[in-house]
Amino acid sequence: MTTDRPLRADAARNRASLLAAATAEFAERGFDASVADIARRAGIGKGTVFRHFPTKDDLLAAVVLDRIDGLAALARELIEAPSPGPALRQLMEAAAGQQRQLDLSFLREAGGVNARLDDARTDLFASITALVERAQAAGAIRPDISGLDVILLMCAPNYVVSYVPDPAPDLWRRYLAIIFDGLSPDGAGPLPA
Amino acid sequence: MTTDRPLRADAARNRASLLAAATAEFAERGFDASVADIARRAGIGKGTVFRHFPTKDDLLAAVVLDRIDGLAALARELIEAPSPGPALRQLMEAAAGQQRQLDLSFLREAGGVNARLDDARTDLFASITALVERAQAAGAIRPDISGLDVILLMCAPNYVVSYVPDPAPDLWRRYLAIIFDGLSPDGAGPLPA
DNA sequence: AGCTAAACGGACCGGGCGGTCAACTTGTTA
DNA sequence: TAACAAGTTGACCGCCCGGTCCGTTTAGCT
Repeated sequence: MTTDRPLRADAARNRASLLAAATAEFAERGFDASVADIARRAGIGKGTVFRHFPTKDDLLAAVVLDRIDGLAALARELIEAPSPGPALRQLMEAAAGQQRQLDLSFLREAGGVNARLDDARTDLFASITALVERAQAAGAIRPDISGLDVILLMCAPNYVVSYVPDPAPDLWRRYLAIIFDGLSPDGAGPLPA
Repeated sequence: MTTDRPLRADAARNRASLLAAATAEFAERGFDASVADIARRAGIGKGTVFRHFPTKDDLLAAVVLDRIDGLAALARELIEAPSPGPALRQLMEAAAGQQRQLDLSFLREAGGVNARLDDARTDLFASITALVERAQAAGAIRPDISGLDVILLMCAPNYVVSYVPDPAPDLWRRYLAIIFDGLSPDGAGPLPA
């Protein structure tokens, strides 16, 4: 299908700065950031953006993709960690700390726009599930928690913080700490649903 | 300023169905729901919408207002409740259960668009703070929690659930339970920030 | 019933968006 | 260095949105 001819030098450069600009802009303004603004920030023309990514959605997918890849890589490492409880927490901190506003959007079905994205998500999901199971075996977290629970909850601090007027840059740690405590095995009663 | 002449009968009817339609539409599609769609759903013309609310923001404010008023009323009641811990939880459940997607947006400065909204928010905040303090005095939740923490966290379940493909209608209870457990006094170590 | 002002509604406007295109520039290769 | 393909660009298109306006309808009063 795609003949993988190597990218021309300037094209590669533009692609990189485009990705950086998109990451920043999406982080600051959310998905509503306009393509024109992103292009301006990257110092390239709007047309060039669409040459690299046929659609704004594809651009977002690319941005989100390497976040997920990074997280998945970390998760894979952490599976081997000696103490699974702290390892799980470390992963959640990495997730909450690095992303800002991108949030949970990557959970949406990519609709085949980007098959790589679907793979990465599946991969991340598998690693997190393994991590969770190890943490449960070690008695670090309650047994009725799933990998999905963790994925969902690790994004909550960012969401919550995004609504406080002048958030301290690491305020998210506060809410992550509370949520992580909620995962501990001495909680009251079984979880609904 | 505003001479409070009583509303004409049809105008009152329209205003009511407009509010209902706006509530539903905002809940389903978020703030991006178009005014035209809301008008159509209410069975009125678009111009009529702007007659009742000069701006889309004002319409949202009105919708949000009675959510907050309702919550504030409940909070005020619950302050007198015999067991403050469950009372606080009940409030958080009411907040998480009734709203869908409106989320935390009401925390944004209304910018004077609607002074009533600011008042209601302040009122809710005060009642929740009182509730929290009583719960702390009873040893039901950890002492380093603020009213703001509770407001933020009680909206998280809804956010989180909105990203799962086919959520059970009360899946939010699951995440609220986890979060509420995180508020309990036997958490590990002091909270950051 | 008849009158008036309140209320209605939809064509219309300006602006911003995602996406396209054809003329132009530039890296690459022989 | 010549020539071509790959890459760039910004003007442009169509669409949709929030908001306006004015001709029309209608509730309420006498």
